[in-house]
Amino acid sequence: MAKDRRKRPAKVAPVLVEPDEQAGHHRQTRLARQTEIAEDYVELIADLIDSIGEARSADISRRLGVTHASVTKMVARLQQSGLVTTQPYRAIFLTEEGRRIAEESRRRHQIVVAFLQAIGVSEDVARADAEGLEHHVSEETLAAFERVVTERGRES
Amino acid sequence: MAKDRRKRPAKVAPVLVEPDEQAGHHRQTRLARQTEIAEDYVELIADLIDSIGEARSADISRRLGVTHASVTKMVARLQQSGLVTTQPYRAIFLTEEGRRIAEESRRRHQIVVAFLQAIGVSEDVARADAEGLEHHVSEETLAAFERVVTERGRES
DNA sequence: TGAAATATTTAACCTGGGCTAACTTATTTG
DNA sequence: CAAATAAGTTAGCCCAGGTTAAATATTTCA
Repeated sequence: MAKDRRKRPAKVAPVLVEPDEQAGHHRQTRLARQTEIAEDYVELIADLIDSIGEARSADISRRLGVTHASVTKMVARLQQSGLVTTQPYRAIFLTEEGRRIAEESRRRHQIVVAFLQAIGVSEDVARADAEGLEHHVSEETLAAFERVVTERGRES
Repeated sequence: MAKDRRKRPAKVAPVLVEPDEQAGHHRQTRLARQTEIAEDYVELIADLIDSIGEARSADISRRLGVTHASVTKMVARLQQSGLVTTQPYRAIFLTEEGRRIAEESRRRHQIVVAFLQAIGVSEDVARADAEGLEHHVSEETLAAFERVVTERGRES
């Protein structure tokens, strides 16, 4: 396949924004990536506590699809950050702060799932996508999602 | 096989799905997280080539807000994976595969931005959020986004 | 009660994606 | 055309989040 020696226009227009703006967006995205894993754990811990009464690392590892060892390590980090408390071989509890973050995540998660379903995405895919999307949605966008949900809810 | 010992109802409905299903979703999300950085680079490289004629690492580092050194390392990895080609101290080119991935990312990106704006999100926030969202949107969801864009476009 | 089954932790390792500091190559310009 | 400046690379470091394998603790129940 010979290379074109000349640039041809893209099929789809490339949208180059200002460098600083773009850098800002990426920094923001990188930041989100840093916290999203912790949020996933915390959210799940809250769900486990609220539905089966306690969060054991075996359940976490089963539900996240990672090994026990990974859970132990992550839980230690969460404890470092003051989001959970736990003692060796015992269940895991949320601190105030952890609970706060869990509720916040849950809220986002639910809005995203409801929203996706409102625009016609199937339940299973909605749940799968929400897992990835929820950490990257700003408050403004979340508000727009909510608007759509109530609109569509009303008209049906 | 020990049954779940359910204890008490939740304050806020925690939505616990089947463990396997949840694990699957998380695995999927982790997979997406693994590729998204590479996609960001590749997409930007394509944008630079298509708009200013070439992709130099200085531009990349400026626009992603990371250091030169990080760019060099990442570009080396991209070359390993067969997405770009480059020689020391020269510009960076996309391989066929790299170009394919870039176009694909661009497509998603644009749909997401258009979609967010269609539901009333401001331009700047739409662009910022798209950066994070685009990597976690399934084809099904993307199709739903497109539907919303055309609907809203028509009715205005 | 104590041995088997289950749950948890520890240790050693790997990879990705950042960083800084020091160095080399290319480009610009007085 | 040499020196200054800009661009790119290399080396060594860090941290997060995974992995396996082996050690240790807790529970269960015959």
